[in-house]
Amino acid sequence: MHDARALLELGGEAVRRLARRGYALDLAGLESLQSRRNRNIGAADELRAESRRVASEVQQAARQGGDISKLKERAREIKEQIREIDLDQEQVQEELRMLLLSIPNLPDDRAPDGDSAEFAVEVRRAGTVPSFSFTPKDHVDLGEAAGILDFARATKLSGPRFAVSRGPGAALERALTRLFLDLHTRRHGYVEHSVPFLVTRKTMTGTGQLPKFEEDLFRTGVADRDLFLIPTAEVPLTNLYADEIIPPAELPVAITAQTPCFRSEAGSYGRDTRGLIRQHQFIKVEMVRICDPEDADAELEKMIGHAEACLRELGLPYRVIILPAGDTGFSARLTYDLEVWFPSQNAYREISSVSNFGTFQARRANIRTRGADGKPKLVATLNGSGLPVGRTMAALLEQGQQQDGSIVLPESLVPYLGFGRIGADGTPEA
RNA sequence: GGAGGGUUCGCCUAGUGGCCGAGGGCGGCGGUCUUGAAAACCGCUGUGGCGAGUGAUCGUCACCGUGGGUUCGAAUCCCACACCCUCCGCCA
Repeated sequence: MHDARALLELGGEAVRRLARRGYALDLAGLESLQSRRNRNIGAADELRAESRRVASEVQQAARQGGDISKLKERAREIKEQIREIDLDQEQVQEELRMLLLSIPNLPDDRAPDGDSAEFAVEVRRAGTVPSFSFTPKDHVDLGEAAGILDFARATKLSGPRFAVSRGPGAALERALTRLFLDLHTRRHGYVEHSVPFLVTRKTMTGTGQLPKFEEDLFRTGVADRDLFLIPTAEVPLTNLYADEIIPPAELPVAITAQTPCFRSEAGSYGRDTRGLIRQHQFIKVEMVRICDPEDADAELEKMIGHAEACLRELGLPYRVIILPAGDTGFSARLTYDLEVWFPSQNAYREISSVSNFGTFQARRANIRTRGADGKPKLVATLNGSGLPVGRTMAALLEQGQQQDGSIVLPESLVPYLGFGRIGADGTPEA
């Protein structure tokens, strides 16, 4: 969410910057709401002060046995006036809030113009793209042939866009989860959390999923409760600090969690329908950092490094890009994507998104710290995938495939798996 | 799901219509005393919004779980809701 005043101060500049992401800001509408709100505050404050004065005059007059009917009359008038202002204020606040909640974050100047992948700016490439002496299969064919992935039965259970993994496949998911968590907690200094997968509407609003993107979420409405399945651990992790003031000494906060993620993927049917790439449910390790806004850029760089470390550890070739302004998520100022190489597609595909949200989420969720003057001020929030398990597994299977259908896995996973290779028939092999 | 009890300024607690933004204890901070520490004693000590000032700070408004109501006036009375606790039922 934006601060109305800050947005108005930017004026035409805000309009221009939001236009970069295809949002048309109604500056005049915002301005009139804001000034109506400020007028109301001033008027109501004065009336309340007078109301208190009158009340104490009544008391005094009553004690001295004077006539209090005139004072009571005046008090009643004041009350009526306050009621009117409050009523109007309620309306203004709600309109203003809904407007502000629906305005996306201002894009960072470093995000290029444009609204699709072709406008992305490549920052760097790392790792060696493998060459195969045969035509590489995709992870679905590999996994199904080896019996470690079962999409047909998953569909039987839950419909399309779900997966079952089996034997070494399931073990691989578990191993990846542990490897990522170990990297982040032992090497990168994050504190692991275990968090709820169902959260309230307020929590979803704090990180920006609501009110605009309700159709992207799965929702439960049982037993008089209205809860949403989290689409990412970003939601519970960031909102841990909602309505709190974090002591400056505790910054930066660096937290991580492994959770299932649930996404309706409404409107995306027909895209990436095959395999583990786009699922209604997948496991992901998420990193969240909360810091002083001054440090956000440096913190973002750190977190990109932490996501890259996951890929490096697995020997997966990847590239880093900056998303164009029009492609950046609603709440983010600046997003770097990590894209991993998929041999079957002969292309880099998104595997991690690392974003700086500035104070946008902090204002929604009311997360603050204290400035040098001791006064409360908003923090900056950042988050990044590190990494989604399904997509990583897909990349690993394709990357490690041999001509005979067996799959060689990276050394770093052997301690977790107890094997380093999956035979063509799905048998784990040392 | 049923029956009770509770929610006050970091913690514990007092407070049933105005003298209560709110008393006491603990904790914290400062001081006296002491070679030092402890004890004792004295003083200070809730939070947030907005506004002013380079600043220590000052002004102002709000806040006794939340939202409504009654009243000239509500921590206090009424209604609804949320959360916590205890017991019963059910349950991984």
